[in-house]
Amino acid sequence: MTRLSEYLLPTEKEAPADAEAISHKLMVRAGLIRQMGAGIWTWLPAGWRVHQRAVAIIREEIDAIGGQEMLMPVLQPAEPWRKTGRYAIDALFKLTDRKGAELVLAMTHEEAVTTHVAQVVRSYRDLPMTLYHFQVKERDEARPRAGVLRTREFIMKDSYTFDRDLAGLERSYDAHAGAYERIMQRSGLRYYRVEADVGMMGGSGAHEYMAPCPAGENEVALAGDYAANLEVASADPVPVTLPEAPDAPEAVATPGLTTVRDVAAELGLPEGALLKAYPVVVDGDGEERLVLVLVRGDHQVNEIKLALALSADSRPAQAAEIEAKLGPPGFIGPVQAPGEIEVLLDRAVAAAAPGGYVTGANRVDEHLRGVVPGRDFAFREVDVRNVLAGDTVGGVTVEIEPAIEVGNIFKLGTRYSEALGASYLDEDGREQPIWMGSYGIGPARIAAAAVEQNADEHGISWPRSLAPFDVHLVSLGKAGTPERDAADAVYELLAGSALDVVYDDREIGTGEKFADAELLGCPLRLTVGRRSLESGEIEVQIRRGREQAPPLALDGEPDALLGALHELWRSLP
RNA sequence: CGGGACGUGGCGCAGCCUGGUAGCGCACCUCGUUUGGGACGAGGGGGUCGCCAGUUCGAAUCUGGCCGUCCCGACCA
Repeated sequence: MTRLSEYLLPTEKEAPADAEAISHKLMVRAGLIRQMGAGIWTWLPAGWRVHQRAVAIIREEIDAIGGQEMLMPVLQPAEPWRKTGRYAIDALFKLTDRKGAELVLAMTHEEAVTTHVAQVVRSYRDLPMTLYHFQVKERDEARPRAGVLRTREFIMKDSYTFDRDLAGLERSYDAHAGAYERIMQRSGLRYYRVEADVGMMGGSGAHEYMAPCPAGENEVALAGDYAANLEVASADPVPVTLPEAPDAPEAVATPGLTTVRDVAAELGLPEGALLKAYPVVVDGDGEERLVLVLVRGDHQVNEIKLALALSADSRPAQAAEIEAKLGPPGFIGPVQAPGEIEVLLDRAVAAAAPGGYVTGANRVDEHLRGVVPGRDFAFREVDVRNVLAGDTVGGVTVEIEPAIEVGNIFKLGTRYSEALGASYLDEDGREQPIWMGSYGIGPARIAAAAVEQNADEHGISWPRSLAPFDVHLVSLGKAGTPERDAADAVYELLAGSALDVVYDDREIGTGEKFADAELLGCPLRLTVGRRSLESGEIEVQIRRGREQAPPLALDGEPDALLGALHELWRSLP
């Protein structure tokens, strides 16, 4: 029973002044969410209905693959977080109780679930197992943003699988991948499943479910069937034509020219015919060493791919370090005394057609031309560059699109089980670590992504699976008029049906009612007013596209009306 | 954490430069008229101007400190 005259739906004509993202503006304007602090949000009744619809879809699909729903606490002792090494994470909220005991607010639940499994699982006969819950996550984000898109507190469905070996993990992972495909489809989102960074902590594979939209914080590289987070994407570069290489590198004077652009312009070459030298300092087992990373002049180093290639974190070298080990900044290059500094050469260069590149000469105001990798310097081939729009994968041109990460699936391996002692005895009585996977998805991000992808100048246009209500019934008559009585009757009929209906019975102007209905964005709007009595029809608007649907008979058989309405509803996206 | 901006009724803003006891639009309350796309008239209620200190006879306004919020970037296990 939902009458707007009695329902908390505080709509606003104007968006918050500081809102940028579409979903931020519209979800506040439509009365779905309200802010309490930076990255801290309340879900108002209609917004919570959307959230709960997303939750219901997720629950059904995780149950369908054998997930067992439970609930683990947000407030947790610090010890297991110390054991897994995650106590050091900056984004982890830490606190002490009155006795001085150290506690944390969980940002995810690997520690909790693994602790329990370690206590409870003894035998290979107890595996495999899938546990999950919907629970609040707390993260001290450096920068919350865009309404409900990136918050410090949010509800996540996180599930965890426990298997006896890698093969079992692969099966559990694939089962989740299937469930996630169905969740995304049922949510009515446009999405990509992309290859993702597994991070420095290992793990043998990860995918993210990305909903493309302008407010997205991630970038996705797309080419036919290929889809990857830009953090890990690989592609074939647009080729460059190189000048023929002389027998040995030749020095060219380049006074004051320290950028790729300047040197390329001076020499009349494309930027891709130069090699960009990016010196970094790697901390290898406490000892720092300088490494020279080379990418094509028109390419950029990707920090995450570089970290993977180095198996270590690195930082850009400072000018003094460059000067001491290599040469004057702005003129550095790979041609040097052999073995001095390790050179990493990006695959886009290593795989290119023959020819000579231009590089810094390690001398002030000088470059070398005709430099041939392999002949003139030794290198290790790596893939560290950012993919660019226009690159190709399997001959298909790459496009890059911003997207919201709404879910991820991750092969954890044995990192947590080993840290927390989650093991089992196999048939031979040998103790084995449990192989784990973890799988997260955010109902709030599903909701926000749906708004981002389905909005127009009038407001939200929900996919029917997520809409706060299926039908928005507008009464245009004042209390006591025959048209109001007719609207009341339609409401009573719908309220007893399988469709969720919200009834605008407020004593306000027509325009305001229509505007609110289109702002809130339920898939179908029914209007009952004086015209309805004259024509015997209920006006029907489909929110998506704001099209008029064939009207429904006002005085027909109730079952026929409900049937027709339900059929129309089911035909919607 | 670096850069930038902002903080004045529920929302959006003006006032601040040049100090004198707070204003506009929307929203809200009452009455009346309206009623198929954000109506009209009349009357009315609501703000210690983010907080603390300082300067001054007097501070929304000037000074200092703090807090909060947003945007860009860094970060995001």
